[in-house]
Amino acid sequence: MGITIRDVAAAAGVSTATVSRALRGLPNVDQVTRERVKEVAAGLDYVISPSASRLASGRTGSIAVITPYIARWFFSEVIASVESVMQQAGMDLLLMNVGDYQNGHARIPPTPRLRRRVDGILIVSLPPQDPDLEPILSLGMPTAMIGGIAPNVECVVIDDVAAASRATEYLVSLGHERIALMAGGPAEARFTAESQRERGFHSVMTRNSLVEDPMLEVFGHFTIEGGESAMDALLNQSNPPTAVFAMSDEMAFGAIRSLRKHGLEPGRDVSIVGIDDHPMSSYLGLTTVSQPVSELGIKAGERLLGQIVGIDPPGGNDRVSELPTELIVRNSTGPKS
Amino acid sequence: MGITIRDVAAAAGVSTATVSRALRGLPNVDQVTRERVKEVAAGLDYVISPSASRLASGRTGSIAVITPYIARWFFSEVIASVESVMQQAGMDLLLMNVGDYQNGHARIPPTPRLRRRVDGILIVSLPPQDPDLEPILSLGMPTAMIGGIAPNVECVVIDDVAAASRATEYLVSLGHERIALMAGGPAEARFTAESQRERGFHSVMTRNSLVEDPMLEVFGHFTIEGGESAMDALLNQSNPPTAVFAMSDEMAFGAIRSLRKHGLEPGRDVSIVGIDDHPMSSYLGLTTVSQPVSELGIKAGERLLGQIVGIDPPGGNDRVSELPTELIVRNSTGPKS
DNA sequence: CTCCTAGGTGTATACGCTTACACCTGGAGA
DNA sequence: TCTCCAGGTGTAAGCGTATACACCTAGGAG
Repeated sequence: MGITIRDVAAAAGVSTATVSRALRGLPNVDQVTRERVKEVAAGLDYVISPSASRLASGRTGSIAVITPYIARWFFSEVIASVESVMQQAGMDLLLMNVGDYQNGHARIPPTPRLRRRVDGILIVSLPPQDPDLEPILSLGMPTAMIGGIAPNVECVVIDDVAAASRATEYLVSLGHERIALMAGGPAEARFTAESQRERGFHSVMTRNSLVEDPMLEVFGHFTIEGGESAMDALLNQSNPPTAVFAMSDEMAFGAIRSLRKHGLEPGRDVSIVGIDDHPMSSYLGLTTVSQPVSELGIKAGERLLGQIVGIDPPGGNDRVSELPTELIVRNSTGPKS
Repeated sequence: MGITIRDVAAAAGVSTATVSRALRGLPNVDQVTRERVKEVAAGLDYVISPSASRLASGRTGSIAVITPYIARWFFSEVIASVESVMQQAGMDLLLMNVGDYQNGHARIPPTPRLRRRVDGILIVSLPPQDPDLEPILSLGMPTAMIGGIAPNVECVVIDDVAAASRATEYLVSLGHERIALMAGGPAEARFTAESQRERGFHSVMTRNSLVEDPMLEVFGHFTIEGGESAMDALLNQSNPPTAVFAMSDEMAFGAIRSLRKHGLEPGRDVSIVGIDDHPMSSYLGLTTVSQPVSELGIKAGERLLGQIVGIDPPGGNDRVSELPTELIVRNSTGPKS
């Protein structure tokens, strides 16, 4: 069952080679021939066998997207934008989730799952220094990375240091001095973005001669609940902060909830700023630093395609492209009371 | 480049057939031989060529997931759970987004993109009666569906009628009589879930002899913004509703925002109930009917695998399995004032 | 002692396409 | 007129695996 290129060739009265060329739009095919082949193929309801094509050509026509999460906002948004790029390019998109990276065991897909299976790899937000990642990077196949920087890899990032600096600066400009830092987790096993954001925060605090009370560094695990209990902990301290820089909006949401629970008003009693510009942020009036999530995915996807096709991506030979972020002031922040 | 099964065979001193059998765990291979082959293969860093394997065997080892959205909560959650099932089964997951289904043109992947490319298809939330879907369904390959019911297809759904009924009944039990229905869009081009939810709403209203004022049916397009302006419209009417049943939580979020904007308090001045139990719902105190999203994905994935492997899925020969929903009362609802 | 069986293995072809290479044609240039 | 070239086309050799089939061996049944 299944009609093959030979059937089409026979029906069109040409050789299989011509059918192959005609159908794939290669040059050196007479226009008339090409049309006829296409018609015959359509009439026969012929569809090419990807496996055979891949085997013969060595190209798989698909890429893998490796992520630590699928359903979380940032990741699903990135995946969606990459998918749209790949769909336009006629590439298949294989989803590979490494599992919960932070808590417990991540399962970086072993290289066997990648080799010979995809033409390119897009890595989203995994720590470049992860030892399990090394074999993948040294696979020598087209690779792109979002939210991390590794040598010899096309990287698309935001300036996390700048984003965090901007957020922190804004709090400082409002007169805050006791500023808490809400990170995801402890310094070990942090994603690149996390460390960078900490650096940004740190540099601004230092520059303004503000003390970073170790008591004011808490972990919210990038979730709402985590942010809430982290804020609870801050508020229960004898000398709570007047402002909080949260490394993500979702943690900031939790912080806001905690504030309300304690009868405090964000922006008046305690200022909160996040990073992301999550769809719910405008809803909740959260001041935040927006990042262009879709653009990250699109750009990385295009860069990856460029490598696969063999065209060095336009726009210079810089291996890392930085996309702009923007401070969005809403009402979760206000002058120190 | 690339070492093949022949190299392994030579190195292990056996035939390629034995290598193939040994590596895939087929029976009729001596345990000793098998071990040796495995060792040699590992030593040679051999990895099987999926294309060749697929071409020879006719199995692709991958499935397609067809969705109207990727980044929206429900869909990303479903995709994540399906992915976990497929990863465990060693199947590849191809993402196929049909594009924005509601506004403008959807691009149901043409069957050529599916035929010969995947072993199974998982359709999420597309209207089964869509004409573009028919060719896919009649492809005769293993197919499963989430949130829709089509003949001869493994369907995993929630009882949308019951969910909507439950929500509406609750509002009625609180004494509400002027209850608005916030749907996604007009009756044509509705997803299955939408129509079913409308039916549930309708039946309860009728059963309780309540009038359905056509003015009280609004469209929120399943987004926050849509829900907000729909609620705005309701509040601007001369005789606004005292309660709203929104077909999704996100629209309910928008409705809540609209209420607050108008100085009204959800649950006191106007009651709102949604469907989903979105992560933000508990945050916002939204009364809602929860649906087991991950379970939908897992079950559908397993059913699909069952078909592919050729085992009729356990649990009876019923083609549609219904997963339970549950009313979760929070404080966006209250007695009619 | 023979026959049969079943487990274990090898041989060789099919899977459906891509592509290097050979070939053919007609027209331009010499 | 002959040569040369380039656009078209066909031939056939892979691509790397799975698997039907043949084959062999040893052990149990008869």
